[in-house]
Amino acid sequence: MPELPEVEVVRRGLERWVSGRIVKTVEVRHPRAVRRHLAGPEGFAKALAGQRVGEAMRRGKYLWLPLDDSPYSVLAHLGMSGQLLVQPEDVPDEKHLRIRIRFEDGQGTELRFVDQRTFGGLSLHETTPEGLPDVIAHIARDPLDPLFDDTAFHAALRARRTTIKRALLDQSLISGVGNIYADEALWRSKLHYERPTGTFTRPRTAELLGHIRDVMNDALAAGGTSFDSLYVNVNGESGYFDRSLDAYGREGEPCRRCGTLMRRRAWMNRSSYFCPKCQRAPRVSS
DNA sequence: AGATCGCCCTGCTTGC
DNA sequence: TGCAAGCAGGGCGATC
Repeated sequence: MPELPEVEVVRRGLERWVSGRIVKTVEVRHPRAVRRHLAGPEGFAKALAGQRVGEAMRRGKYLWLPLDDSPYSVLAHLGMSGQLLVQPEDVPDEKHLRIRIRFEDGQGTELRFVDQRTFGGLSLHETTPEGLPDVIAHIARDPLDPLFDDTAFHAALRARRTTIKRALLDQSLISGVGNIYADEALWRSKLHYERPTGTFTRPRTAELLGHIRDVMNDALAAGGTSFDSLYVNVNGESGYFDRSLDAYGREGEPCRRCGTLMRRRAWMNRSSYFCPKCQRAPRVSS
């Protein structure tokens, strides 16, 4: 599934290959792919036709394209399996092609939204004065955003009565951290996923944020640089899926730090992977 | 209002 | 061999 670094690569691809172009026609092949667009598939297609695409933006795992001379933006979320592809028009349709956007210029390429599991989608929303689609106004800045406020995050963490992994996945506190990178950052920080947020000191929060940024920047460095091809491809050539993980998916394998066998626990309809020695469970149960 | 949890979806893997 | 259950999980909305 695309994590924040992959989404950032997609943003760069959209910026390079889609921004500035004028939409000719939109073909919605699966209504669920535009389910967040209240006016429906036909309304989506009609509203987008003729519009010029502006600068590609991202917050967390959300992408959006403001439309020039329009109060609206195209919002995109890749969900679990979504891809945005810039394809030559004569390339055969992908099996899970959900939306096709053609352009008026003679570049010979079109934008395709392909999504096997249809957790993702596109939609049109009003752009707020802050410059983001209104429906994601509640999404916090992500840790790679220069305006992310570390001090405010620490204060918010302390104020919550919850545990750290829940907080990391709470998009109103910090965005763009998914299940995989949460486990990776917690492993690097030697923190158990159920540690209460109220126990976090300023240095501990700072160290955790540093590890989150390291995990993301490592992935960006591994896959973000090679991307300068025609294709805006989440699952393709970027090499992200070769990323080396220290915690996620490593149940029964030795901890890369101490050799203790890694464990997996069912957690919130998901899994948490951790080293039982490096990441001690909190002593006090609330 | 903060916290929790069920649900959406499909393809691959596992188990009987 | 075949079918069913399990699993993956971001984000939203209902509920307390």
